[in-house]
Amino acid sequence: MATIYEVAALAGVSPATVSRVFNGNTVSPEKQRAVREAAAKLAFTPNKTARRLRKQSSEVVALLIPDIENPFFTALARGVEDKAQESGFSVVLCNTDDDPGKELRYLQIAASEQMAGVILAPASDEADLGAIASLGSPVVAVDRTTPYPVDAVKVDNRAAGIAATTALFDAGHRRIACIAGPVGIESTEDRFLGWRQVMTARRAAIPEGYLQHANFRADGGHAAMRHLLALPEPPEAVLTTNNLMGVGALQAVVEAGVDPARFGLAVVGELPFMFLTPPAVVQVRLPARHLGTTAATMLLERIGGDAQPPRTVVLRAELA
Amino acid sequence: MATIYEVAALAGVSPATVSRVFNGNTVSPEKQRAVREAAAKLAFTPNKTARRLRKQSSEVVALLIPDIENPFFTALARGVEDKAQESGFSVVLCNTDDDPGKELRYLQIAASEQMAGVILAPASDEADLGAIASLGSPVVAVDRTTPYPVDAVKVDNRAAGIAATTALFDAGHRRIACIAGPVGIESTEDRFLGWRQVMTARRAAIPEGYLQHANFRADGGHAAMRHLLALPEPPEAVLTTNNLMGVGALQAVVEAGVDPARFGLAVVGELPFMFLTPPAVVQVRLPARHLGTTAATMLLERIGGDAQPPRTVVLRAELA
DNA sequence: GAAGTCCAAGAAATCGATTTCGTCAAGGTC
DNA sequence: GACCTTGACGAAATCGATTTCTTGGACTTC
Repeated sequence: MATIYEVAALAGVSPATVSRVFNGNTVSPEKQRAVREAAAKLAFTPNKTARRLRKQSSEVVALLIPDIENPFFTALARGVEDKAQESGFSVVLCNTDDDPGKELRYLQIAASEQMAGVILAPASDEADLGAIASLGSPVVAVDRTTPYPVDAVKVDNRAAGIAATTALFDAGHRRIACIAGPVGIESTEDRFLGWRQVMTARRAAIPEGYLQHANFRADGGHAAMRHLLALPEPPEAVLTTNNLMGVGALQAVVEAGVDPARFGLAVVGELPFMFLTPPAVVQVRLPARHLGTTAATMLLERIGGDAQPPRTVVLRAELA
Repeated sequence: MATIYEVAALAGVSPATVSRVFNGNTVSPEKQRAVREAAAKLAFTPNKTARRLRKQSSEVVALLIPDIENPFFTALARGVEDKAQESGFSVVLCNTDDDPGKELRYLQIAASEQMAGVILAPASDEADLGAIASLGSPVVAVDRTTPYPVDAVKVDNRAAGIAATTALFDAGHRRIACIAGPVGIESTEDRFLGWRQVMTARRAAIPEGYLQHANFRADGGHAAMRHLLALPEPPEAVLTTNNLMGVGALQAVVEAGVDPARFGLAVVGELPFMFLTPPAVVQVRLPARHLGTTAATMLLERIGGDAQPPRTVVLRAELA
């Protein structure tokens, strides 16, 4: 790979002039032409590492998501990527496995790699943004917020929980349980608070054990559903606060010999490939890509110098 | 963020000594202790960009995949990531959208960012590895091969196509069509060659139009299936050469009012969430994660100095 | 003619970590 | 005692691109 010194020698100018041709304007047309020709002949590509070190910045942003195999997050990543690319930025996708230790490591890497900013679906309320914040790099929290004063984009999760639970009520169900994600995750809590709000408003009983916490994955939803079905007074319907747990719950229902068409299931998020889903399943569609593009837009504004106070944008989910 | 100069000043040594403490061995125990204490007090993290520029290498590898929303590739990515992390490497995941232009751009970025190597699911036979090859950085092709002399890991795709088609035959189907991916993709071609091989060996007719090419996605499979169903002599079964096209094909079958339980479908790859799948669907399970871990292992060996001639490892798919 | 201003462009410094080179001291061998 | 080897460690160079500083020439104004 050719260096700027080789281009300069071939063009008969100094390296500073080569740099000026590509980054600034005070070069005569004659020397500009010589430089561009030399660069083309040598297929010159600036060494991005050297640029990054000198400029203390780069055209790379990090996206930290908790589970690369969850279609919600891959759709969100697509949204981020599409928007970032429009502005000449690359996205480094980091999979935290919902593990705060992994998350911290990626945040440190983002800082020591001079990344232009970070979009973060936090693994917990304890995301440590110290390293990245001390550099003044912008951060946007997506889907879940963080105590740090940073921009955020999220879904109105309580409204999603309300809409899903209301739909189960409207379908005639009264004994409605809830399978939520791990304790301490904001989007989880808001969704089951929506469930509880509807149950309370409708004066429906919430028997002991009707709120189960699981691990966000199909196997967690499966285990929780089995637990619910083993209760003295099993539910006739269930809300799961994410899509993969909904799959696991439905699986447990089928395995227990319960007719899926008569069991009520509401899922926050989309079950993949809807036509294969029993007709009675309520799905609350999350705007995953829109979350991604919105987060990227906000981050790009910060990178571009936007200095207004941190804000939170709330997007609506909708019944599918 | 503290620099090595600040650590050196606090420890009362030169920056070269600080570097030696963390990278070499010729430092007295007394000075080692002073350096480590100073580094801890200042929360020193080496500036990775500076390291990378000086060393002309990094602990980052790139993984280029053609579709981040295809579960096959996200599982492959998980395999790569798990293996790379074991050895202290980070993975940069790049989504090429099966677009050779995007692929080329990412390859150039990998070169100008001094990445340690690239694992590449090529977007076409024309992947241009010139930039990365001129740096001597190792490349491993995964799932599909490339004309460049590099290591490769793939599935025995012809055997997968043979197994899938044979299973349809054994289920009693004789009019078996094939929906393949875009022309020119090696894995696609091997799979439909497997289909054709079985059809020929079993002396089954292949009417005009029984081989459809589609775009790898559910919508492509959907359109191709509709085309097949509109033939004068529609097939009673179909092989799709990837999972998403299988979903689209099944959707078209349902929409056409054909009973999915009586229509034969074989899919190379796993349909998501099997229990929702009509029981007659044949699935040939691809070892996606194993592809990933194998590719990463080979790349790490190359990074570590392995200089033997390029090799290709072929993994087997299996009937689910 | 002298002084001031502006522009183009080369030389040198900068970014932060690593490596190379040179020096000194200690120990061993002849 | 002289010479050689080894280890520790500081000073300087290196990586490649960008930015800052300085200089010279051209032009304008007084």
